[in-house]
Amino acid sequence: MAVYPFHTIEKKWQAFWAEKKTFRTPDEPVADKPKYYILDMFPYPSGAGLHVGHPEGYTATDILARYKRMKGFSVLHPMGWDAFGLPAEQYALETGTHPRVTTERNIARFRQQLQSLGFSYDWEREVATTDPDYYKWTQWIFLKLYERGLAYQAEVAVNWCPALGTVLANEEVIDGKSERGGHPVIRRPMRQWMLRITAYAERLLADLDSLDWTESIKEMQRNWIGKSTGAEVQFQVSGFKFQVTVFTTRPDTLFGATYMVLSPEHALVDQIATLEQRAAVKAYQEAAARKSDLERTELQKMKTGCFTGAYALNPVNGHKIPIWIADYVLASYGTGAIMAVPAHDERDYAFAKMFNLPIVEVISGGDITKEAFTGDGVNVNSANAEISINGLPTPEAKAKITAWLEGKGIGQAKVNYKLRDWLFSRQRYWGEPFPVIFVDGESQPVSVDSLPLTLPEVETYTLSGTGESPLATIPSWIHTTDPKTGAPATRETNTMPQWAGSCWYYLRFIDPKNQQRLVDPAKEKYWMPVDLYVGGAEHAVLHLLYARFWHKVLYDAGVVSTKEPFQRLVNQGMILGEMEYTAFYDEAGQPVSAEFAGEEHHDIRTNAKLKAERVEDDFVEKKGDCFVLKENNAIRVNARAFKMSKSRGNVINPDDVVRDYGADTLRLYEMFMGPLEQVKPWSMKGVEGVHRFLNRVWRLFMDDRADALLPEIADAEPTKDQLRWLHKTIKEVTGDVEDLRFNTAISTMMEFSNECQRWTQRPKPVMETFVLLLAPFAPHFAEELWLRLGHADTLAYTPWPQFKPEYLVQDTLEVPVQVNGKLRGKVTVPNGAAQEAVVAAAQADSGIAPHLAGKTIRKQIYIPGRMLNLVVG
RNA sequence: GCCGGAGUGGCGGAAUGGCAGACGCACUGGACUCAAAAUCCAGCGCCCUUCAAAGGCGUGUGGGUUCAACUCCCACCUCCGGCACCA
Repeated sequence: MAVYPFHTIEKKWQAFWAEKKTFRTPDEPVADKPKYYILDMFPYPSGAGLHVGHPEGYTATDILARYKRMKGFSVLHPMGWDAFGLPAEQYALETGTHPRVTTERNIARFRQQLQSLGFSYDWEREVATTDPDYYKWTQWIFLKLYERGLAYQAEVAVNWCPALGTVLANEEVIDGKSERGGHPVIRRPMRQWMLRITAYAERLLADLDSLDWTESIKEMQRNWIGKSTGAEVQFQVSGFKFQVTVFTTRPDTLFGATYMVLSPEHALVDQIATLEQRAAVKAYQEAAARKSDLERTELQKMKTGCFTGAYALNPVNGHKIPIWIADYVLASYGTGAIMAVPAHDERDYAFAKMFNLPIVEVISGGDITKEAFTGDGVNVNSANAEISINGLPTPEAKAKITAWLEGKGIGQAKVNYKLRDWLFSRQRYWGEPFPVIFVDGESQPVSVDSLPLTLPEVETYTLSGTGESPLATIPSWIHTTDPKTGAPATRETNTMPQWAGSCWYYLRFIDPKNQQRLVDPAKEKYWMPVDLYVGGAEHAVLHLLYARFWHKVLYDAGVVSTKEPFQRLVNQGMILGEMEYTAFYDEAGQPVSAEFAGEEHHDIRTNAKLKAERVEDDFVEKKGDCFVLKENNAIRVNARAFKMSKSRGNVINPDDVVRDYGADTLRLYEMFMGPLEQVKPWSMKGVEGVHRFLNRVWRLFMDDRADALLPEIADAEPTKDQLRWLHKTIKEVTGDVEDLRFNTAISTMMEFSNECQRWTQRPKPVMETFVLLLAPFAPHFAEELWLRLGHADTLAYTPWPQFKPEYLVQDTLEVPVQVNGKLRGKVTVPNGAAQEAVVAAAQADSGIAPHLAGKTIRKQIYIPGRMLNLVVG
């Protein structure tokens, strides 16, 4: 089936590029050239090798990188490895193989696979986060954080996963289970390193506005940071000298606060609990501590709590209100305590109903006998001897009461963020060691000169079992001395999380071999920021937020010159497996229509177990909105494409595609599937389609029997029509590439080739220009044709074709004619014809005239050259 | 529940408010062939009628704005992604 020899061609050009260092970006910036830094999210080199999802983003960036080079830009397009991480360590545990060995093997495989796809990376800039020359600077950045008071230790309740033997970040816990492996996670206090990302919350939020990212990603980050504006209010505890401070976004509802709730972990609980209540309080606290996050979520609907026996005084009306503890109040947000306004907060409402607490309306506009009214409204029941906010709309009531509280010294305006400090240590071996030692239990940084602090060799990767890292089992690692005093010291046994290395790799690519500095300032100034960053949406929040945080710290430390690292961000959509049709059968083997099949494959009517079976598309047809079995079209089947997974057996291996169709076909197909950012199903038939396209293009040039250029490729003068086609193609492909609309760029080139096929003379200049347009998409293929057309050198730096509008001008135009908004025909008129002439032509047209017969033209709308609409009546 | 995105042929998808369905796949017919594959040519939203021409209906649903709506506005439905007791 193969016509053009893609195997030979692809190998040959990959070798050529490597040998000639075609894509080497000079170490020193080229001052007079505009720069373009185009970056892929570097992969974790897993043992499974490359997956068809990887080349999607990589092809997109490669096309743009090649295009920009032809446009005269100095392009930085590097690749590296996010190589620390759990799987290699897990594998070490099982087999005793050093994670470094596994990692190196996996990297070699990934590199070879990426190279087989013809990506134009500058491989001399390759970095791996596991390389001591690299993590030296990760540790250096940690010391910067430490110096600035942004790294600290805390005894925190962490997500402890017994199965993985490690602590996980909140973000790595999904529904109370570990994101990796789905093991249960419980809460347990432990000494941990924390990074004070919260100190940067406001800047991380505000600077989003300056970024050219999709609104949805920015919104996700905004939600994650979760800024809310309100007030802190102090409540005097009745019979004690101290107050409890709460945070509220609705200080205007203060008159409606009928009780208070502290989180079970709140520091004052033990002091205020009365004797009678003490045992109950203690029991509740213990129960809450035992609850995993999963249990907390499951019980979300059911509010629980316990009265402390203590009372507080509502500062605006002096009412004595009970103080409760309940786990619906989180210790880690705000002050860990709330004033409860059941009339105007759904959670407080549910709690008040549950425990029979008073509900007092202070905002009119709802019906509090039925449900909480949480919207804005007008205050009622909200006055004391000194102040009244009655009759005020919500925003004004908030301002007035906050000012009053401030004046009395019992409250002030306050901003809070959902964002928490970043839990930055893992109890693992395969990560960056912390460059700190402990002398008399006090942490102190190691000197910068002593970096990198390298990982020691270990006998066993078995976890310590105490929750500490395997490093804790190596006495030679733990015991050291303070270089300043010679006093005995111990080392940190935790390591950094995988996020650390990926927080700053884009900087190292700029100056990957620099031994003196993280990055040379002049080079940094030239290349930063990253102009385009492409990767999966799964990193929408965490990686991007962490990297932005480190970048801002480095900005404050004078290491980088930009406030933000990634100017433009695009997320490629996931590639799903092929579309699958699934039919359901009961125990007796009788087909059951898909609408009766519930989740877990049970009949939702009888709860009987069903068997799901895949059906070939030939046995399925469409009926209305659904697909049904052809043999019995009362039986619906499910039609869906699923995420690729080993267990489902629908994984496509890029190596196989490269073997059967070539890298250029794979690249072209991945781009042709649909818009880059969209989720889309794989189709092997689609791969064949683009492969056919390449074969057709090959035959536009080559006589494949003679292995020579066709005689049709001539040094002839192009016709007007040929130039029009060419320049239309240049215009559209250029615009599409600029906007990353690769799918439509490819269809435009397909249209050109379809047209071209009809030409008996294919003027060489026209055909050469077309090869250049195709080059970023199918680089090996284009290089080979370029060579066959008589060019000695690579086309990688040949100027991108220029579109000339004058070639698009046509002598005659076909203008669609509508009558009352309905298309009735088309008329052909000279280009630039006056409206009257077009109308006259329409009236004369045999197809259109009947629709005008006997009617008066009341209105004419003519969009020159595009449309004529005649309104008649 | 809240936030974001998307609903267009059998399928993937295309259309600065101006010819809906480009391009590709699948399918149908034809050419080439002893035959098949490959390739080339033609057709291909639905409905009615038909030798044909012509016509009607069509972009999730219902309204609206406009000479003209896949595109703009309002309401709703479905699917996907994220967040989820954050006071």
